[in-house]
Amino acid sequence: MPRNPPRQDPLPEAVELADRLHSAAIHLLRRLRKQDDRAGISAARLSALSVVVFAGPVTMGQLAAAEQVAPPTMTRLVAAMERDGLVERRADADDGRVVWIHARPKGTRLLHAARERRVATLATDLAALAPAERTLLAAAAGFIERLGSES
Amino acid sequence: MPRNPPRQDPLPEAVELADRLHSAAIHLLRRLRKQDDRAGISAARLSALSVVVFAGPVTMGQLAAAEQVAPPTMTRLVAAMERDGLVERRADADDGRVVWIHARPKGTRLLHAARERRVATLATDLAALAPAERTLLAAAAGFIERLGSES
DNA sequence: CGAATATAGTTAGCTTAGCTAAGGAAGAGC
DNA sequence: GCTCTTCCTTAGCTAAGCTAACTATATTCG
Repeated sequence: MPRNPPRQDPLPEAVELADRLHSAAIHLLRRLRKQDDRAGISAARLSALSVVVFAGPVTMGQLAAAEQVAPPTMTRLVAAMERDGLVERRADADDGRVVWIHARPKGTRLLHAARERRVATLATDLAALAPAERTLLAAAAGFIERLGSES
Repeated sequence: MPRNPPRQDPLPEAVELADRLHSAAIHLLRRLRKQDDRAGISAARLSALSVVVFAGPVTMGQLAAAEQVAPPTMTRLVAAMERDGLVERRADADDGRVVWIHARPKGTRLLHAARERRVATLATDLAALAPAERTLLAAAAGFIERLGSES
């Protein structure tokens, strides 16, 4: 069995933490997906849509980078959202290669509706936690996001 | 920030927290998936495998429930793991309908190897955090898991 | 006992998300 | 102008998730 990894021997505590975060993320997402499905949009699309809505018009490349996804994946996500009337594609005036993605009113509306719906279930659970625990979770989310953006 | 949570009218703060957890979970998983792919196993399989390894032999139904997944999904995950020699299916002696899933040595080995690999990347990032912050993340993982198991 | 029902898993068929490889089309450099 | 790069799309694959429908075994009950 693996005893001492030659490297800097990553704290056993970090191994367990990685496992728990992994498991927690999987289970949280499976749970949220069910709610988002009922809202009529998938988790991946909702995540991309929120970037479009909140970060204003963005190019396909920026959006793929923001979502840490390969370009073809974003092409498909945007195609689906466009078909559903949630976003709009516009050509760039100067550079014929780039495509700008704008949120349409329906997309903005749906994003907010989905937020409401997610919170309807999550908030009940979150309300069971002490305020300090919610604060803790918010901080944790921040750390996790920062981890993801490092690499 | 948090005043008195009156149940109804879900605190705007809870809405934002739900969003951030959602986004953080998506991005963390996308990140971890890449590492797990290199280890030769997907996130979903790894999660199921860890149940089999740590919670001893389990039936298909127990496994699907533990992973909060529909039975056919687990059938497919187990089929893949069996094909890869990670787990073994055994008939129940008394009840001809149930199937027990046992971990095979290769599966146990692979699980631990994947843990090592995940931590190799995550631990570097986690090491950049203060010990208190790691403690915070561990607590957060606990809360998130508890949320997931409530419904 | 035997028929009806309930339970455990599987098969079939669909949607979605992710990837790589390859290509088109527009810009940039020499 | 020709090459090279950049931005995005198309094509084609794997995998995870679902529901509906099926098989096979247990169980219940008339």
